Amino acid sequence: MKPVTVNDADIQIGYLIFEVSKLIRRQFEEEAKAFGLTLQQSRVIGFLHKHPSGQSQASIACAIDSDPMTLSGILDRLEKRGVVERGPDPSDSRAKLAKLTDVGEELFVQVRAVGEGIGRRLHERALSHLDQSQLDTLINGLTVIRDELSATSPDQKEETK
Amino acid sequence: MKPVTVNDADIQIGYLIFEVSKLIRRQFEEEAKAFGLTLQQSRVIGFLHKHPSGQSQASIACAIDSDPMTLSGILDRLEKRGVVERGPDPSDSRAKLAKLTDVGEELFVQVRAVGEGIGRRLHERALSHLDQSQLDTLINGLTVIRDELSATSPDQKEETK
DNA sequence: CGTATCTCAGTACCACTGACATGC
DNA sequence: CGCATGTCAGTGCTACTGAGATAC
Repeated sequence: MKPVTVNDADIQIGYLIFEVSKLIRRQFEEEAKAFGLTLQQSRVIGFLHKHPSGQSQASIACAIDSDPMTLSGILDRLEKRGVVERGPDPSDSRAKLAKLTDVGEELFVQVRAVGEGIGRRLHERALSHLDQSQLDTLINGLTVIRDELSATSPDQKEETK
Repeated sequence: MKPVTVNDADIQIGYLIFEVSKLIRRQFEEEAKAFGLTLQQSRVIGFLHKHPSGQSQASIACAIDSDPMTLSGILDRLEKRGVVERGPDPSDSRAKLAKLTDVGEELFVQVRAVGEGIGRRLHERALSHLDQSQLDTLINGLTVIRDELSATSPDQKEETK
């Protein structure tokens, strides 16, 4: 037995996270099927709700860890449904400011309920077996991994919270 | 401060896992770009390596948490590259047994190295700050979530736990 | 000048659905 | 018979790339 070698757990944790992520996405979109929203679209809606004055597409892409072209497609679909609208940025004529319409704000309320429902179920049926310090460890571990992997990618810094 | 209700952490943990998953996949495919393998393809290769006698597509799909049609496409690409080959199942003439070719076994060794490299970096630069019990908590928490979400396949609506 | 923002066009991968022929 | 296996055909979303127009 070596002291601090890489073991199976270190490798498998990647697959584990990948799997859980798929399950979460599937669960969310299953429950949000009535609205026809994907998880990424919902994240955009949630982000725009927190910024009613509008946000540039570049900053949205950064917020949901996407790229400008992918986000443009996401906004196309949301705009076609009347959920968001794109307007000019008065302070930068290259950029466009996207923001939620009234329909979008309504949709946000429903989508948030879906997210809360999953969060509640996760809490009651999976996370309730952990005490607070363990839950902190779980979240902290994931956060450390995220920050570590984010630092190696050609992305920007984050501004969570 | 409410007693034990759902807090932000319960909801945010889903997004957090989703984000970390994307980073892991991106990191992996970035490093595996020389082989042109996606993470899902690599998982198939890894699974087939552990079962040299061959596996039916249904069981592979189950192992990587995919569906038969998606997996068929993945195998198509791998077979076209000569990484896997599909043969008849002697015990079930409906099924096909997929297994790695010699080329596939060679590729597996290289792919495993990539996975180990990421695992090692994750360990050294992110997980080394956790002690063994904290690491166990992290993996255990994710496993519980996975098992809980996996169990909700047949029916989607259930109130009582 | 170099850089940033957004879009067009194209490619690839994966997910999901319904239907189907075949075999258990 | 009901059920499982794999595939065809089709749709949709995300990701990534390269190129380009415009503005900072």
